[in-house]
Amino acid sequence: MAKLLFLDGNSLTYRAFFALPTDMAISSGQVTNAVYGFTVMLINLIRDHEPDGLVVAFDRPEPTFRHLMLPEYKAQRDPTPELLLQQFPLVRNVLDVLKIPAVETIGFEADDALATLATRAAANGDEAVIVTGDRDLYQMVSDPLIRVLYNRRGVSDYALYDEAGIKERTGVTPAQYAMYAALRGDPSDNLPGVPGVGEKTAARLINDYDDLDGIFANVDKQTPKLRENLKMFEERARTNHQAMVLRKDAPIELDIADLRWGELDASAVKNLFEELEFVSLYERLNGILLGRLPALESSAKILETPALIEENSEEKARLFAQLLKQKDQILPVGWATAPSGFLVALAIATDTETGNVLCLNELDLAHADVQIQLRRLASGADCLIDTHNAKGLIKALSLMEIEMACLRLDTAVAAYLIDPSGSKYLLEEILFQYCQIKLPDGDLALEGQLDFDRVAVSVETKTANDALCVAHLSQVLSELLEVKNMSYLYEEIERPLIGVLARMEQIGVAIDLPELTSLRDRLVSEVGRLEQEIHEAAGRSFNVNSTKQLREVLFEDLQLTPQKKTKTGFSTDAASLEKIREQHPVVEMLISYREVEKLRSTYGQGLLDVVGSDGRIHATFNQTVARTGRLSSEDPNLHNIPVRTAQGRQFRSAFIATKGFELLVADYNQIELRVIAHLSEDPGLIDAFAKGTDIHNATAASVFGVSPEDVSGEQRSKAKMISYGLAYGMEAYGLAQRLGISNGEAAEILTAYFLAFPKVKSFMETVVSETKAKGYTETMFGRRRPMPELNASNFRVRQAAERQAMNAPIQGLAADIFKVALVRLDRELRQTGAASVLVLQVHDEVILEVHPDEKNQILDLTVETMCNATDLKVPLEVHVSSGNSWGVAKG
DNA sequence: CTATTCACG
DNA sequence: ACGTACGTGAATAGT
Repeated sequence: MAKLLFLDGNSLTYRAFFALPTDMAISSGQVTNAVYGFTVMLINLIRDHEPDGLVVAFDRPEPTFRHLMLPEYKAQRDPTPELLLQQFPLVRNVLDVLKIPAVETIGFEADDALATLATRAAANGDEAVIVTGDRDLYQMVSDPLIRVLYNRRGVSDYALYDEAGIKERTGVTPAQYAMYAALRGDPSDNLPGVPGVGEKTAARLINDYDDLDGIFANVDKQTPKLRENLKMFEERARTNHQAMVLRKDAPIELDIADLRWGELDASAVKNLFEELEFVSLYERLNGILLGRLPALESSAKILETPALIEENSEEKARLFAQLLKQKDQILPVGWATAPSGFLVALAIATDTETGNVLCLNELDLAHADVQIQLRRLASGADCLIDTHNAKGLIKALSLMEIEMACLRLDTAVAAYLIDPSGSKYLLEEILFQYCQIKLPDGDLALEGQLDFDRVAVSVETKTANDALCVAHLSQVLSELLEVKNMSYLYEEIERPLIGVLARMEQIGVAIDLPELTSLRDRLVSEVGRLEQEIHEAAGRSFNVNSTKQLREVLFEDLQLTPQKKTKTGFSTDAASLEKIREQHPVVEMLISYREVEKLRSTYGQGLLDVVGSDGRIHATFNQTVARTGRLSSEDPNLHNIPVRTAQGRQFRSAFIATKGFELLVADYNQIELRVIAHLSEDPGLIDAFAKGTDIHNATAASVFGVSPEDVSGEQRSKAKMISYGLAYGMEAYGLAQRLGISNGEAAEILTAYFLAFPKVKSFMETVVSETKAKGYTETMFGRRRPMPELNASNFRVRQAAERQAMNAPIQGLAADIFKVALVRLDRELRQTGAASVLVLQVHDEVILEVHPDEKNQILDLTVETMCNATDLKVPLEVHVSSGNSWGVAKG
């Protein structure tokens, strides 16, 4: 007995086409998304089901017996897209080289071919699995040897149905399925059924009366409307039924024995996959074939091996000087630092063709002559440099008291701006992406900072390699920035920002260690106390931090009411706990425990662990992570220091100013809402901001139809939630959840909001449609975010993309404005020789260490710079406060 | 390495 | 019928 797969080639290729973006194409321009998706499915099916053989059935263009029976059959359907049609021959090519038989029969559909073949296989005692996205095949499962693997959507979402599965899914048995479809009709085949009969009614009728004769003999027992419809459409239902039943006698010559997989022509497989540029698929296929295919030669070029100029330090300094003398050159630079941040190598590619690189190692860099040239280079007076992740180099030079003013292109930042959806912008990866060049040695770690234990090559070789990579990328990336009109964004905002962030990281923020330690200690004991209480209340001891164990306690031991589900079971998150807090005293304790434990671990212990030997925290501010253009902070994340609860807010008291200084905190007031007002040009919103009134109060007045002075606290906070929710594309359901009201009430509130601010709604709609047309969102400053998933066929994916498309221009413009302010503020501070410095930024808030002597002047400068960062249709407003710590900073 | 939870704007 | 607010980073448990 063999296991055989029977694939519905048309339906699977169709699914693949709509699951994947049509911008997937090979160099000839041929779109390959459907071939690719089908091949993925094929390979995964072979891997997961290990069949002894398989066959793929296709439709023929000629009309079938069904078209003759039913004039409207498949008539009104959208025509198959040209882009999909042209891919079918390629699908056949894939099957050919894999020696997988394909069948098609004039006058019959793929379904009938599958039914015929699966029936023969079952008669032969073989196990048959029919793989399809077409439910008509459900009727084949009446044979215990035949099952259907139904493709629900995409290329990887399947459900395997046996007879019981079909019954559960549809309410009728496979043998009854044709009747069921006949009554209900099939919109995808443009086959009308009986009006008023949907899935539920069809199943009920069949279960009550067994067959069509039974149903039509008993029409009088139905409700009047249904009775009339059944009478009127009896003929249609009976014809439908005849057509829906699959034919098991299609004239197919293929014998079941022929399905066994034959020997592969390894080089034919390789050639086709190479031609289709399915490199990773080829590797996966080879994986399941246990490596029987020859290695795939990559079409990519290989980066030349760097030719290091071997000279003594003095001679290198001379060559360095010569390089600089050729004024206005762009020098591609690689660099490496020790974990301490000190520069240990600096490489300049002098000739990309030959791979010549002048590489200065640690010893060279210490030489006085080299130092002189290094300072000249950094000054930017002679030449400019391109490099990858310049922030590290800026910091390294700063440790040598050298200010770097020579940066032209940062290849990481440029790649991020061109497409911020990428993951890490590793030099190696973008070199391949933009230049189709691979590194000779695949396992070179190409980070700026070296892990000396892991790098197989010398620091010099690696650094020289980096310089060559940058040399190749420079022109491509510069041109891309240019053609995408992103030069201003790069040159005026992002590039100067690199240095600002470098300085903020290097300066760090001072921590009150005794304060933070005692805070942590208090939290540790509180957590211990709560944990014990919880164990007592629960009647047993368990790991409260384990959601798995907590689930058992809450929903099994204590039988509390589960609220929502996660992938692994019932959720125990804060919203769910909140809903069951009345049910058992332990729930309240858990809510407290969660809060305190979060503070203890992430903030108490977490922050203590990263305080440097200088008593300061030096976070890393990422400029190439957030897809919207925001910055992010890590090691530690200083963007999420608690503020919303009193207990959490205590941590802010541990962030202090250097002795003799004060902290100045300045934040934009409702910048995102102001951005919405500007972009939508909604008169109501603009007017509210222009008057300088409390915007949430004004919104509440408009939405709830009361006068501003009568707005209750509750109404104001609801208005606030609506305003922000809307910036994220929130729907009634989400609003209802957050406000604890019914869906209906939430819908009414949303309607009222959009009635009060109609242009906000039209703005959101315009953004989505324009983004769909352009393929990306764009801010005033030219920041882009590609949005390919707006055209996804998967409803959920597409909806998520629509929300992102609404949010990206808002969050993105707010980020642009904030960055402009940061850059200008830093520039002013440095140019005026102020003693005050920037130490932190949190999305719309900057924190400076100010010297008391300059406090008033810096305060004015900060407010002015932030308010004037750009000109919107509404004023920008900034709130400032100061104090000894972040916590007590007061206006 | 993934899932869950939760802190911030 | 489905799932439901965008964008981050960190701690913890468990496979």
